[in-house]
Amino acid sequence: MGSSRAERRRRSEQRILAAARTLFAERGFERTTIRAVAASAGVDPALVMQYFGSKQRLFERAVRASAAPEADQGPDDVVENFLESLRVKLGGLPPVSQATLRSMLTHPDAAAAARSALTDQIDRLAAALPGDDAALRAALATALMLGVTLGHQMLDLPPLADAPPDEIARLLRPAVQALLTDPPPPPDRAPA
Amino acid sequence: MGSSRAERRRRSEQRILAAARTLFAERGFERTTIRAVAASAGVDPALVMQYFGSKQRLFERAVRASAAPEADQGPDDVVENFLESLRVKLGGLPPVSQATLRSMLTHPDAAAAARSALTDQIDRLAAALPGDDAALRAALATALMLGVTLGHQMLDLPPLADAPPDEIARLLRPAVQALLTDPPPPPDRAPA
DNA sequence: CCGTTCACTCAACGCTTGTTGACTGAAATC
DNA sequence: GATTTCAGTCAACAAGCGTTGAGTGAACGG
Repeated sequence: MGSSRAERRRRSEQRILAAARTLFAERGFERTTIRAVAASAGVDPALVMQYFGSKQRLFERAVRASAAPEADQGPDDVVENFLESLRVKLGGLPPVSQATLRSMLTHPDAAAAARSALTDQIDRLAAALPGDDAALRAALATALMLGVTLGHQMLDLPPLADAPPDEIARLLRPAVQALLTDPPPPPDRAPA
Repeated sequence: MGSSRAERRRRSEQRILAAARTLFAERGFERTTIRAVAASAGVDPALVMQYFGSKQRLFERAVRASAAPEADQGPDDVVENFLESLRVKLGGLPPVSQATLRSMLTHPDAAAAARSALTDQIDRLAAALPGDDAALRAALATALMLGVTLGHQMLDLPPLADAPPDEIARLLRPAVQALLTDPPPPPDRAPA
């Protein structure tokens, strides 16, 4: 077993990051203490500071995406890609994503991270859509995905929390289809 | 001007509650301090404690809905009611709702309050829907509403934040229609 | 084998927080 | 008008937090 100085260091750093991700995902930024992270990683709180500088920077590192921007190119059309992506998320989010979602409403950095991730998905989606309001439609679809994921994974909304991902995707398919690929709806009924 | 003891007390309590709602809505539970609430209400921190007992109970009181369960009965059908309700929310949420949403992912009580409010809406919606999976469809529509509201009001998702509520409702109509009132979609394509 | 480096710990700091008890002065009661 | 009541303040406490600097011992390089 390698116990060189460099390896020990790398392993400790990794254990701290894993512990931080788990705790940030479960409790959010504010309720997670450096002391708790250190305890969960089996090290001294001071070591966390020495490695990451501050709680802030620990969070940034813990939340930094693993740079695997989910290769979404399937042979299927946009709708099926979208539904598949949703199914995956409903199957279980990685701690990194959970941590971002958990704190996005109360911590500025998490909000920025969430905004960036969601904007990325909106842009990717919009690129595959026709029409002038492609961007807005993509944003709405992404918001739908966000709401369903939150209701299913973090809020445990009764009928949603227990529903199997496949059934959710099935019920959602016509709506997603209508939102993404159907011809633009007529303007609002509000004659001047 | 009435300055009886009872009236002064009532007014102070109300000022504290209003300040608390605003701050809870802006910063969430953890980042809001009793001291900040007191300062914003122009009173001593100790008074807040004397009136509400604890930060916890202040939050519960501040978040307690005003018991106006939004009379949703219009002459229109379910879809238009839903879209109208969404439009209203996009026009601006009351501080009480904002405070609940803001902390629902990081504070257990806020999570419970949000779950309760969302479940209420799901039930009301499901009651107006036909079919076996009415509850699940209602939950999905509510999740959609939640996601769009969050993206629009709290996360400022670029294309969504600036879009007028009417246009959002317009683009969403076909999708909502498909989700709520169209015949049930066929089972997933996954032939054994 | 000796000196340096560095992962890691220990004990403490300064600060903010929620919370409390003693106090003050004006309104209420008689 | 004396006494009680109560809205509101003041000063302080205990606890927990992020953070720091000095110290220790084993791995490293010569």
